[in-house]
Formats: sequence, C-alpha cells, structure tokens
Amino acid sequence: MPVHTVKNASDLDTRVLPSLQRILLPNLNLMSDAVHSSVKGKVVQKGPVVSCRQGDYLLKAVIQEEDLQQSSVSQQASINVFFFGTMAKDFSLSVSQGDIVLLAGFIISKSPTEQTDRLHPCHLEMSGPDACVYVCTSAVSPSRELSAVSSEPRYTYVPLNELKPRRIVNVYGVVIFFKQPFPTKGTDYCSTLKITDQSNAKVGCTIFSERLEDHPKIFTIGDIIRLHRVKAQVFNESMTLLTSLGWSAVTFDGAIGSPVEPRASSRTFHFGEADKRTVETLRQWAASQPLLTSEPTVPLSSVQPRMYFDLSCQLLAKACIDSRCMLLKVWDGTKCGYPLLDVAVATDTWEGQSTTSKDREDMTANILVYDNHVEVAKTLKPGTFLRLYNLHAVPQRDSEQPPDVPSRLSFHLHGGTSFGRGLRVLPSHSPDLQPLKRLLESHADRAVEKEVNDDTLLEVWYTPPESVGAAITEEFYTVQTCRHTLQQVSLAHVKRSTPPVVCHVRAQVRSYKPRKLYQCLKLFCPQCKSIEEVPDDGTIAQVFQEALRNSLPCSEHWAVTSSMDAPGAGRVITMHVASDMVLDNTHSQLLFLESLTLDEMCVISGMHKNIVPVQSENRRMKLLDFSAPFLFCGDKRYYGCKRCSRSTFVEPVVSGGEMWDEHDVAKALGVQLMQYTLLIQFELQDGTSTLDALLWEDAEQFFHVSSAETSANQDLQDKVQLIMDRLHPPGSITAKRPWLELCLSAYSVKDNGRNRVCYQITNTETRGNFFTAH
DNA sequence: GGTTAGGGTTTG
Repeated sequence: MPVHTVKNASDLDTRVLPSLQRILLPNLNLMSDAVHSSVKGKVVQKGPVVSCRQGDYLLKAVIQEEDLQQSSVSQQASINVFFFGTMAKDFSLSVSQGDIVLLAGFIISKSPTEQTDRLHPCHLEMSGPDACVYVCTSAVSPSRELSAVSSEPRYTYVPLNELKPRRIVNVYGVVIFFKQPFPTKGTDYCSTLKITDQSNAKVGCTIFSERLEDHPKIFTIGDIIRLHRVKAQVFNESMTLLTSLGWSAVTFDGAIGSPVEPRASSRTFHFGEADKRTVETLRQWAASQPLLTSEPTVPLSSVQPRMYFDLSCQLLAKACIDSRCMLLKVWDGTKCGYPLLDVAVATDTWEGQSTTSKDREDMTANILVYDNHVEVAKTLKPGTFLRLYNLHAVPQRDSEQPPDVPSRLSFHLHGGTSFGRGLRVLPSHSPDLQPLKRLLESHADRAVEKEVNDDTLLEVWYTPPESVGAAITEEFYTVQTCRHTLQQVSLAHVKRSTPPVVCHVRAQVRSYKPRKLYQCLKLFCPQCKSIEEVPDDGTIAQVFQEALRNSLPCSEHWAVTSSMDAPGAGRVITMHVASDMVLDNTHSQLLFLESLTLDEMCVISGMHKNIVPVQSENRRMKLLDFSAPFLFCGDKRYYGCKRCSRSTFVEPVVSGGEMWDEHDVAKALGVQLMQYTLLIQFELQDGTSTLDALLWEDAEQFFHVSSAETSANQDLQDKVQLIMDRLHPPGSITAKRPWLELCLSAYSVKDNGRNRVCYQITNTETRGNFFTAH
C-alpha cells in the first residue's frame, strides 16, 4: 500500500526516506525539485473520498508545516494536497485529521485557489507509482473522545449578519422574495430567494438541484426556511448563500399560531423541539416587521384591471392552445367585479370540466399561461389547488365595443420568472387554503340544496385532485388472475360458507384502513411471523442519538478503522471496513459507521451500497437497537427482527470482490431480515352484506409494485395512493365507487384459543389505463 | 468540490 504507518513521529525524520531532502512548506515553490524532496506536516483538514467525472477518486487534504518558529507561521505554511485513485482511498482509511504525515513522489502545481483559500500558492498532487505517504497516527486525544460523546446541540445556526465568505453554515430565515425553480443552462434547476432574520441582514440564496421536488417548498413571502450546509459567498459586494454538498432545506408556514409542520422534500431530516422554538421565535419577530407580513393573495372579487397579483384557486380544467401557451380554467369561490373574457377552445381539447353551470360560469377565470410555465401547467390535474404568482389582469378592449362598456378582463401568466412569476400546486391541507376550501364547499352545499341539475361542481369538489380527470376519461377495474372456475357469489353467501374456501365475488369498497397509506407498509418476519410497523424517522433518529451518547470508538481486529469529521458538529465519525474488503471498490464495501446521526447516515448512504450503523460496548462492535435499520443501501433501509436477531456478532465472514445484498449482510451479522409487506383491511359491500377482507399476501400483485421498492420510492407510494383513490374516491358516494371482481380466500385462525374466520383478497390485480400514463 | 445564477420598475 502506498500509505505506510510508522510508530514514532521521530521515525519520519530519521528512518524514512533518508535519501530525500526535506523542504519546509514555506520554502516550497514551483521550481522545487519534487523528485528528490519530501514534505512533512500535520493533517489539519481531511475531506471525504469523492468520485470525479472520469470514474476516478479524489481526496483533498490540507497539511500544515509543524517545524516552524511561531513568528514565521504564514499562509504558506499550509498547503492543499490532492490524492487520486487508490491513494485517496488508502489515505482516507489510514490517516486521520491531526496525524503527522511525510509525503514524497508528488507533483507541484500552481494552486488555482490561492486567492480564495489563502493557502500556499502551490498545491501537491499525489498520484502515480512514485507517490507515497508515511503516517504517524496520533494517539486518540482526550478532546477527540469528548467530542465523540457530546451530542447537543446537533446543529448551530449562524445569524445572517455573521456569515463569513467560504464558510459552510446552517441558517434560519424568513423568506422576503422567492422564485419558482427554473432550468439553468447547466444540469440543474435553480431557485433564487432572499431571506432575513432578527439581525435584519438580507441574504440572497441560490439553490441548485437537478430534481424539482428537492427545491424548497416556499408558498408565500413570510414562509420560514431552514437551510443546512449552504456556503456563504460574496457576490456583488453582498453576502449570498449557495447550496453545497449534502445541503438540505426545510420550510415552514410563517403565520403565528399555525402548526409548525416542516415541509421537506427529503424523507430524512432532523426536526426537534429546538427547531420548533426557532420557528416560533422567527414568526413572532417577523410579525412585528411591517415589511415582512406576506402580501395576501387577492380573491377574484378584488381584482382590478392592470394589476399584478397572486391568486389561490382550484383548477377546474385545462386546454392546450399551442406549444407555448396553455389555458387554465380556475375558480376561487368569488365572483370577479369585471366581466371576464371567455377564450374559445374546441370542446375535445379540454381536460376536466369545460362546460359549467351558469352560476359557476360567472365565477370561473380563464388564465393564459405562457412559455416556461407550460411545463408545470401540463402536469396539473383538474381538482388541484394552485397558487399563481404575479398573475396579470389585462383588460381586453374590443374595437367594436362602445367606450362606456367596461372591457373584459383576461388573466395572463407571462413567460419568465421575473417578480417571482410562476405557479405551484398547494397541498390541500395548507393552512392558508382553508378559507378558500370552506368557500368552495359552501358553494357545493348550496348547489345540493338547490338541486341544481349540474353535478360537475360536486364532482370536482368531492373527488381528489389526482382522479378528477381520470374518473371521467379512464376506466378502472380489477381482474382475477387465478384459474378457479367459480360461480360468482354474494358476500352473504361467503359469510355462510365453511372455511377454508375460495370464492369469487363482485363488491365495492365501503371503507379501508389504515387511511394513511404509509401506514400500510409493514415489516414481516418470516421466522416468527410477527408484523411490525415501519419506524418513523423520529424514532430512528432517536436510536442514532442514543448510540451517539454511549459510544466510544470500538476496535475490532478484523476491521480497518478510520475517522472523519462530522461537518459542523465537532464530532468524529468512525468508519470500519473489514480488512478483506479494504481494496474493493469503495461503493461496494460493507462499511460499519459509528457515532453518526441519521441525517449524516442518509447523506453517506447515498454514495455507498451497504452501510451498517454500529455502536460500541466495552470497545466491541454492536448493532444499534433494531428499531433502527441495521443496513442502509442507498435509499433503501433494511430491518432486523427484534425477536430473532442478535445485536452482537463475531467477525463477519466477508470475502472481497463480491456484490453483497441485504440477505448476505443479514446472514453475515446474524440478523433475521424483516421483509417489507403491504397490509390493508378493506370493508367490502355488495348489497347483501359487508365483510372485512385483508389485502396482504397478494398485495404486490394487486398494486403492481414491490413492497421493498415502495418503501423507498415516492412514485410507487403515489401509485398505491392513486389506486386506492380509484377504489374508494375520498368523500365519494356509493354509486360513484367501482365494482370490483375479487377472489376471496376464507380461512380460520386461532385467536385466544378460539377459531376466527379471516378473509383475504388473493389472486386479484388492478387494471386501468392510468398505468400506461404513469 | 461545485457549472448553472446572482430578483428588479413586467405586459402575448
């Protein structure tokens, strides 16, 4: 290995590479003889191994000259060193921050970052066969042990007037300006926003992310945002914040008294009491700042010609005009004070309800959405609640119209993102949508009272946003996939039958539970047959926190141990790799990580195939409590059965070069792997009776998803939700629910010594042409 | 470790 360890620091001066000339770092320059020289210094910064574009690996470290008089310490005493390929991995595993290293076989280059990092004008590159490192591992210092056990506070937040250039920080702020994400010329979407806090400093933030759903969910000025791991930078003489590696954003409603519910895109983020207090304090402060109170959205009834305004509304229908323009038909339950322009569109180009009752006609607004906004508008489903930002009320003067007749108003969402122009979907539970929803509901009630012969309004209101279009244009049904040749029977007949028996029935879903789809996902132990809930992130984070409290780095003879700094936490994460695997590709290694938080685990697991969180007990490695996953594989998490697994293990039998899956890891660690499973209880009805039936063993077939994949994939969760909403549209009346052809298995189970009959939906799958659209 | 963009007196 090109990284060698020596026992004594003095060996670096005397025994190692005696033929080479030591150069003090301040004396090093581009003309120095790199071939016959060595440098020595303390590792003051050590970055992670990162993969670069060509499939190579890179690690950056900073080493500092130690052998200097105090007076001569200068910026030239610290130098950037880049390690490439296996050298990077070896360095990462063998060298810790604080160690003294001797480097040779380097290339000296001009440092492109001299101006920004104020370090040595040169940097060193360590690659190729001649590069080598000797390291004297420093003893674990008391301060390092202390930092490993201290866990609070988890994050520190920097006031916006105390930002220093180039520092990676966590901040809280109140949003005073924001734009919806727009595509850049690079690979990402960009959101720009401006925030402020009690210090009154105003700081622009630029968020880059390839995924639209990762961008901060800001609905209005006055929302509160928490940013983690953003980099401070000066631009145009002002401080700005820029996303950096592992950044995250969580936003909150800014109104005093509204629930402090974090809006996050990532499923894993830390949110505790301290965050709640910070949000509440910021809300109080913002309420006292007249400039910060958010401009309320303007109802249609208050719109004046030529004004720009934000509108909250429900989408009724949409139609494509051309590639650069879409028409959205919306309402907000109020009546505009001006006559509205009706845009003529062929009936068959509408999606959703284009024809409406006279009463509603007066309340619907046609909105022309241009250019870049078409992309978002295309994805909208009738029924969705929307907010349109910087909408323009344009009076359209008809040339033949007499001057005393008021012009008809049309609404335009112009192209571009200036002034925050854009549109976004609002979740229907948003606090500031509730007045709008109550208003729409009252119209729906009135329509019922009057028995208006037009149920389109009810249709839109009572059907969930996603399914309005579908309910009209798409078919939904189930088919039996078994080969039973059975006469269809009634539910009453099924209940009279003696189990075990299989029946075919035709029934509707009267209700189902759990209503929160994520609660349908369970963990099943094939060994002891127990079913457990999937722990939520709060529970898991707590297990990590517990382990953090008790842990001192463990040491195992079979593992190579190294450490890295937890960014901004003043704590060291310890990493163990089985010796046999050290040379494997970093991404496929089985890693054991100690002293880290769930957040950190989520960041790191994105880059590795298999990571096992561990803690130590008497310096021996031990798994965490089984309420937390014992294994992280990218987005996926695997759990061990509490009853059937051991939390201690001897040396895991690993051999290099293999690709490990969750079964291999579980076996090597003595863990009984829990399987993901979907479990839903339906109440079926068919006019003769009602009957509770489980959907469990054949649930994957029913939904066309894998339970394990669904656990880590929002799209699949949405798909399950979508299907449930078809089976049982929320708020729907019986007549509107589909009739399903089902295969039912009736069987007996022992329950407290008594036989009980259970029913399961088996051999049945859902069909509907929305699958192809999805 | 970091390319994109870095709000702005709008308009079909």
